[in-house]
Amino acid sequence: MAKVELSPEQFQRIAKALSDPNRYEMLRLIFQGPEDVTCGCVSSEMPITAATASHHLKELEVADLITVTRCGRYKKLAPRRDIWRAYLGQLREL
Amino acid sequence: MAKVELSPEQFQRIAKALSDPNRYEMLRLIFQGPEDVTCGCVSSEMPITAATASHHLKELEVADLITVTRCGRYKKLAPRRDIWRAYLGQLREL
DNA sequence: TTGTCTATTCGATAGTCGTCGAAGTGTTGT
DNA sequence: ACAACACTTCGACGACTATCGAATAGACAA
Repeated sequence: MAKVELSPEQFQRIAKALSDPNRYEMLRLIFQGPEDVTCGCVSSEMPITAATASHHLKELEVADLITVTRCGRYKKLAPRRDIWRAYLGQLREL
Repeated sequence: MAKVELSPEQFQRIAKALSDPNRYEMLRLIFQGPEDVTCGCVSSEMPITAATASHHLKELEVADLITVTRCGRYKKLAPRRDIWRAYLGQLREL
């Protein structure tokens, strides 16, 4: 596993992504849930519409905190644990 | 050293406080700088006015990330390392 | 008291963000 | 082809936020 270095921009995007409670909860579901979590699966656990959920998942994706892969009509969401580790590592330095 | 437990509200406030680049940089200065950092000392290192700096320092204070104590006409800023550790610990669980 | 210095508060403004309903895209099954 | 399903995009709206200049508050020194 190669070591991941976060650019200042990416670090900033991650911090921003975590600043919304709904987004953080979604991330938690993806990190702690089973392997094949889908958009609808996450969205159904939250008090928001599918449109809003889609918007938040996009933010998590551009922050590189999750990966999204098509799978038939579903989309599977997977955590990027390497990025998460890198983020924690950088936070620990302050 | 007693273990610190963060309420969901406080956890959320911290995440929000970290989501602004200027605020994060200020926090870095306070955590890494010398003992007796003042408001003006922090503010002078940033491309913002004193009014804006004051606003951000307030946010860091209500998030419990720093403590502010009067000291003559200055105010001294000190890092809350216990809170910071608790925040990191909570993040590590996801 | 009168300045001077540090920091905060006020009022305003421009920009960002979370949220939704409705319409659109892409996929699967009939 | 058609309908059902999963998800995204669009346009809009209200709320929040970062920022500033100006005015204020508080402490010290002369």
